[in-house]
Amino acid sequence: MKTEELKYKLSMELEPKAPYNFDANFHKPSHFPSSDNIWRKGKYWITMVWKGRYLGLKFEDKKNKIKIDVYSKKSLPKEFIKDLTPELRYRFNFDQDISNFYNQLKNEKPLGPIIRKWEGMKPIAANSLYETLIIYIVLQNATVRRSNQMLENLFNKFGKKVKFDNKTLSTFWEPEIMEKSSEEGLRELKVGYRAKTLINLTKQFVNKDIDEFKLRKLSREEIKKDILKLYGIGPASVEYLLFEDFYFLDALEIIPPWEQKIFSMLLFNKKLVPAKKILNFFKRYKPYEKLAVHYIWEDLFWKRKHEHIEWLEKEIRL
DNA sequence: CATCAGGGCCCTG
DNA sequence: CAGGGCCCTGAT
Repeated sequence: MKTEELKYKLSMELEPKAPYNFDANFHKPSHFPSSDNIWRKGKYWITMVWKGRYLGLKFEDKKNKIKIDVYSKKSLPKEFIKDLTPELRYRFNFDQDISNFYNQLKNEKPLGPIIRKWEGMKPIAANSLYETLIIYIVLQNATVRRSNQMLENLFNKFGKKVKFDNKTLSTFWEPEIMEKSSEEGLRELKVGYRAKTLINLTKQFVNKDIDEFKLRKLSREEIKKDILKLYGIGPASVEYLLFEDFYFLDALEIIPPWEQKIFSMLLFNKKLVPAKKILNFFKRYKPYEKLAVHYIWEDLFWKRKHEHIEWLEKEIRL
């Protein structure tokens, strides 16, 4: 595949609402790595497909501000940037105020120290709704290695490779591109029965059955209802989506089996406790149940970077 | 070699 | 509302 050089660069500085934890927001160690982004301490590169253009973004931590370089193939019109800026603020959650969470729970027993350690950590969407749903579909009923392989196969078939700031990264694609593909064509990419799901879901986006920007203005229950209409998206995916893409911090309703095992060990030091018991544990953090889960979860995976946690390694099936 | 489950969801009865 | 089937892969 031909690599596209993104030669034009435009820089800006934006100020996220403090406290904003750059590294804990741009990098989520529990997520599996993918070739559309790279994180290094204080720096982050990711590709973005926005209004028909393939962009490279570089973010740099400048204390209270974040420097953003937008790379593109051709120079970008003013209007384009004017439009892109609020989208970046949304995707990287620059404006959500979570100070009440900190104030309410900074001295709570198991959670306090973790909150103080990761102050300013928030959910981050990073991708468009369509892209996020693609990721969720490859996650379903698969181990991490296979999810990763499926996503890379999709990148290679439908996305591009772009080079900017000496990094070559994959991009996602617009739904119109995948729509032209057939179910059989997708099966060659080893996505298995998800081929049908990907096609159906993509068609729903091409037909504009769903509008991510309208959804952002709706209530949790309204979003849930609309998203569940999408083919291949069920309760487990919605549960993740409400937090990761729409930033609802409360209403924890589902603990997937994999998380159940890990929280059983982490919170109760037992092999497997009922999901109900774990859900009950998190009720004490109302109305920040999901954010509390996020802090405990990511803290564990940050630890894993430099510490071998035997029981955890067994649960992370590659 | 066979069998099974893995960060679910759809469809059927 | 419960349960079978689904692609593919690696573990057992």
